[in-house]
Amino acid sequence: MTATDLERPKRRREATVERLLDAALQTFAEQGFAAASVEDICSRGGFTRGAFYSSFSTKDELFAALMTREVERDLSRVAGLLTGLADEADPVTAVVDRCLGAFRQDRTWTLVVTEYALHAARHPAAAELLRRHQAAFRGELVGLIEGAAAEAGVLLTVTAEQLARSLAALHDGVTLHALSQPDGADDLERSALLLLLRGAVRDRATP
Amino acid sequence: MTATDLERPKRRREATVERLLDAALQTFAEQGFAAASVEDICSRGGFTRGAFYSSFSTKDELFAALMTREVERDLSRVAGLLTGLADEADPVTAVVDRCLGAFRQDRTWTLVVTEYALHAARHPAAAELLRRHQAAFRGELVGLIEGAAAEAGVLLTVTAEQLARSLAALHDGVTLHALSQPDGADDLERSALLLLLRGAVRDRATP
DNA sequence: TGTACATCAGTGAACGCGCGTTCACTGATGTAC
DNA sequence: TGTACATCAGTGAACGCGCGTTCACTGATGTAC
Repeated sequence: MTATDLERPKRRREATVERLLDAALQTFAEQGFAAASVEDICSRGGFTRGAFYSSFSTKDELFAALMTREVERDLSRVAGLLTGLADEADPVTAVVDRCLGAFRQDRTWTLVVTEYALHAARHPAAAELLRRHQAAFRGELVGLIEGAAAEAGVLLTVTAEQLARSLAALHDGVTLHALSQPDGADDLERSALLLLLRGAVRDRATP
Repeated sequence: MTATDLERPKRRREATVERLLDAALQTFAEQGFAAASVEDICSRGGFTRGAFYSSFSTKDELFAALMTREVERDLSRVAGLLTGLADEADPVTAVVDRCLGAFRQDRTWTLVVTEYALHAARHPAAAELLRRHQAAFRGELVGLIEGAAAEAGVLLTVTAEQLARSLAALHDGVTLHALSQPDGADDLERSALLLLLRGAVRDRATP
C-alpha cells in the first residue's frame, strides 16, 4: 500500500474542504462571521449543511481553518519578495512596489482578516494563531529590511523590528480606511510607506 | 411654556438612552455587534427589552446612535488639541504627544469602531456616517498640521491632506495591532508617528 | 472479470434554543381647573 | 391644595423565525476473493 493509496480516499474530502473554505471566505466578507449562516456558506459551495459537519465540528473551527489556510498563502507570498533584490537600483522603492503588488488592496481579504482580529480579541485560541501569523510575517519583513538596508548601504534610525511593526500597522490601517474610501488607496499606501521609510533612513552613508 | 418646560419630560428618556448607549458600548466591545443580544445590553443597563424598543426601533439604529455620540465626543477632543501650540518649542513632537494623550489606547473603543468600519462596508448608511466622521476628523488634523508647519517654519514633502490620511491610517493600524500585541503599543505608536513626520518634513528652512 | 461486502462523503429532515421584535399593560409623573 | 385626567417611560409575556447542530440514512467508490 503506497502513500498515494493512503491519500486517495481523502482526496474528495479535501476538495470539499477547499470549496467550503472558498465559500466561507466570500460569505464572511459579505455578511461577517456572526451574521453568515452555515447554510449560506454550504449552499454557496453547493453542499448541504450535513457536508459541513462531516468536515468541521463547529463554525468557529471553520473560521480558524480558513485563517490558517490564508495565512500560509500569505506567508509564502512574502517569502517570494525577498528574492533578487540585489539587482535593484533603488531597493527601498523596489520593495515598497513589490509589496504593493503582492498585497494589492483586496477588499474581501481585508474584511475577513480584520474581523478575525476582532474575533481574536475575544477568543484566546484565535489570538494565538493570529500572533503566530504576525510574528512570522514580521520576521520575513525584518529580514527583508535588514537585507535591503545592508545592500543599499543605508543606516536606520530605528531597529528593523520597529520599522517592520510600523510598516505592518500602516498597511493594515490603510487597507482598513480603503474600505470606506477606496479611491486612490493604492497611491496613498505607496506614499505613506515611502514617507515612513524616508523617516527611517539616515541620509548620508553609502559606503 | 418655556424651553426648559418643553424639555423636561424628555430628560428621563435621555438619561435612559445614555445608559443604553453606555451598556451597548461595553457589550459590543465584549461580544461584537452581531453576537451581542438586545437582552444583554438592556440587562447591563438595568432595563428590560421593552425600554430598548421605546427608544430605538432596531439594533442597527442603536449602533448608529452609539457611533454618532462617540464620534462627536471624539471630534471635540481633537479640536482641543489645536489650542496653545504657539508656546511649544518642538511643535511636531508636542502634537504627537498630545494626540497620544488624547487618544490613548482604548481597547473598548478600538473594538467597537473597528467593527463599525466593517459594518459600514456592508451598510451604505453606516458608511456615510463613518465617512463624515473621518472627513471631519481629517479636516481638524489638516488644520493642525498646517498650523504647526507654518509656526515651525517647516516645509512638507507631501500635502497636509496626504499626511493627515497617513497619520490617521497609521494610528488605526497600530491600535488594531495593539489588540493582539498590547505590550509597548504606545511606544510603538509614538515612534511610528515620529518616523512618518520625520519623513514628511524637509529639513532646512526655518525662515 | 464478477460478486459481495465495507467504507465513507454527503443528504436532508428534525430538534430545540435564543433571538429580535411586538404589544397590552402599569405605575409614576405632569397638567388643568 | 386637592382631585380627575392625560401622558409617557418602562414592564414582561408572547410570537414566530432562523439558526447551529445532530443523526439515521443513501448512494457512490474502493476492497477482497
